[in-house]
Amino acid sequence: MSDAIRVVVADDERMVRTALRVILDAEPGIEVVGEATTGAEAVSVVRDRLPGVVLMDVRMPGIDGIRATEQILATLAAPPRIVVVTTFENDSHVYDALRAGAAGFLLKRGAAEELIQAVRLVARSDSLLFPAQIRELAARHAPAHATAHPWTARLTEREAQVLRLMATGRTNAEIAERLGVGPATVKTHVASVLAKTGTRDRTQAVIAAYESGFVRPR
Amino acid sequence: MSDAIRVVVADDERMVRTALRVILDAEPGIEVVGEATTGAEAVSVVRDRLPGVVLMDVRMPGIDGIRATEQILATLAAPPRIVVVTTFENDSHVYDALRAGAAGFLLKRGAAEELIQAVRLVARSDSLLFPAQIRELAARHAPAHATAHPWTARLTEREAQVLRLMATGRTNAEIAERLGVGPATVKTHVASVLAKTGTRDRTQAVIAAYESGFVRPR
DNA sequence: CGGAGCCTCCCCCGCACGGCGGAGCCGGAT
DNA sequence: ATCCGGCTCCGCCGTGCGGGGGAGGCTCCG
Repeated sequence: MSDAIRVVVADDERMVRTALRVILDAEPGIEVVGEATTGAEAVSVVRDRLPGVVLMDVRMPGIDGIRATEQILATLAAPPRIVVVTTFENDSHVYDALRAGAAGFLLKRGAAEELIQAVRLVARSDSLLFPAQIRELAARHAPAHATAHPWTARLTEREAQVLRLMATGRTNAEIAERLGVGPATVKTHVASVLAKTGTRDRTQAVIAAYESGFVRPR
Repeated sequence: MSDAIRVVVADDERMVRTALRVILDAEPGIEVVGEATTGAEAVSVVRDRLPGVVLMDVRMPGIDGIRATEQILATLAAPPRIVVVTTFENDSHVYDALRAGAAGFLLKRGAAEELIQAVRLVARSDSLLFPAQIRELAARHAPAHATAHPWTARLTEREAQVLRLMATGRTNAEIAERLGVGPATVKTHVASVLAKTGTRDRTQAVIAAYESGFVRPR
């Protein structure tokens, strides 16, 4: 497959880099095309390989991940989506990175599955990345305007309705009937939901809905 | 649709009968073909209408649900599946009914969705009915040999494996690869899972897995 | 006024999925 | 010795689904 998602991994720790590479390379449709160990190296590698996604450690010697993010976004015509990777739950640097234009962030201890979903998500859509991990972080860090759920900010109201109905096991036709619209419309919304959640079919979308807390078992 | 599931409702309370009828009649593929208000009437109505499923109240004037169940199962060549309906959580009569050959039981306060699933389940397979409600009951009534999950007793080991993999969003082909068997085999197992869980597609099966606690959000 | 975002709906296409029926193999129970 | 349940596969077939486009109408906002 030539249209695989091209990923560059930037982290000063070798173990982390290889871990990320192994996980992502094992995944069809994702290809790690470069590694970097410093912020400066990250910038040049990205310029060189022109990836779709960059996994960027916040803490690196020399130029750190935040400044590297800034430079990449500022100097490339079609910049990749940058996902910040961090070890700590509430690393204030993460917010700096997000402010600098990062598409989202991940905890290093997160499940491989989430990493993959995250990469797929940022690669496909231009919505912010909000994997399940963000909840624990958001809960203790920004209890102020904590919105209901990770995606709801990015899923439109209609899309959220559709996802909720998908999570009750309904077919597109049934959802259409329920919402009083045509089946084609539902298909469109479903496609948007899949893109924004980084999933490939309705089953995965429903799983993501459960895993993220968007819907809960009764 | 001529092959709808034919249901007979037996309960002495009119409200209950109509509630069940309304819920079930609204559901495509399910048809309420008779009602009874006593155990004796239940037996004759069932003999007359030959339903696939009987919803039987345990407490009815005259012959109660348990004896009606016994008689139906004893005297019909191809007896319907009998689901006992009760108001109380730990009604010891329920166990009598199960011993008499009932296919499962439901709490009257249960969700409409569960009723429907229950009817579909018993109609399609010959496995015992174990909707989500049973857990609360099983928990406090028979803490002894309380098995892990409602269905696991009825799903074979292989089927449970397949369901777990379905709940990770995998396709049949991926499950096959993972298990080291052919795709056709996985299809067979999936079909069994759908039948036993009373679901019509993999998405619904995964939802049921979450709702029953068979799998849990992390 | 003119975009941008959202909702609505259309086409075509390929495929995974699920229903149906059949089959062989094996081990344990009767 | 027979039967049954579980696991393994095979076809065929219809269709729901998802990907790829495009298109018109709406509101909101600069």
